[in-house]
Amino acid sequence: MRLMVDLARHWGQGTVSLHAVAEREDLPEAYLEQLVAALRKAGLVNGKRGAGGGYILAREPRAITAGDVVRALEGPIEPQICTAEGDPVLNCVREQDCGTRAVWLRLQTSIASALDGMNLAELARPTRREGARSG
Amino acid sequence: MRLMVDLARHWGQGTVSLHAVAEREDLPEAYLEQLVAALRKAGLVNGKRGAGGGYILAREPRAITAGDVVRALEGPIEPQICTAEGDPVLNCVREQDCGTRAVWLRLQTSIASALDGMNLAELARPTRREGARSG
DNA sequence: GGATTTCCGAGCACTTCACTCGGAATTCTA
DNA sequence: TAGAATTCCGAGTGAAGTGCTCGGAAATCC
Repeated sequence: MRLMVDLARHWGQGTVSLHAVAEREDLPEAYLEQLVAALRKAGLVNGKRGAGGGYILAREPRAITAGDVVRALEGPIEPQICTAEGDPVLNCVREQDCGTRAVWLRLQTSIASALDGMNLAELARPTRREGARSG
Repeated sequence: MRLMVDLARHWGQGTVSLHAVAEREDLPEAYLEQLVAALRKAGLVNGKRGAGGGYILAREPRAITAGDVVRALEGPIEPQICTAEGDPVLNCVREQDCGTRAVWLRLQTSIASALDGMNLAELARPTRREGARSG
């Protein structure tokens, strides 16, 4: 997440090397390398090799949501196996008598809409410590 | 969760043994034993020993939320360390420049209100497969 | 006294998470 | 064309969490 926000902050300035991000965000470069691979496979960033190379967001910041990032790194949002995102087929056998499932379904919706409602452009703006708006 | 909903369904019928719950919900009894210990320590259920004993909800079903259960079993709701629930002191050092924190704060609020908005009385009602209401 | 049931602590296989390491391929620059 | 910078790739590791088992002690009822 910090990586993506950092890239968003440098949107329009060409590619950014992981080395630079690692320094600014105080994160291990080798680890970022691994994370960015997943982001690249998900089509959220493009990499350019060689000296002066680096990474750049594949779309403009406001067209990438926190949900995109989370899904790229951690897979579909499903608090329980019986609520596979967008795949009602995998759903649990006990449906009929299991009030519990309603919990995970509502939770899933809630998480997804919270994450999908924040884009990188918003997050990249220099924070004036307000943090969360209610929701 | 299934355990608590099961107890809610038997509210008003005295104590319920884990053996019975395990059979109905098809869950290992020895495992439930361990979970219920945490629920008891959190004051959500009371246990009664001996033959004919069992567990009973400590409060009426509608006064126990899914959030209560989750917190009892998994601790405070905090998607990241920098957003310790109800303890702003533990918050991350980078606050000022880290747009990322807003993500976890909003997510936390969203999760908490989704879970706190469902009580056991609602969940215990026999489901007519509607599952989640939007939210 | 014996059956039932809660209570308690320890342990275990599996997975995930954050992270490291070594090295190959590509690209720019001197 | 050499060498530095950088992405790309696969494998491995330590700590923690999750779902679960096991053995046994204490309480309570008949």
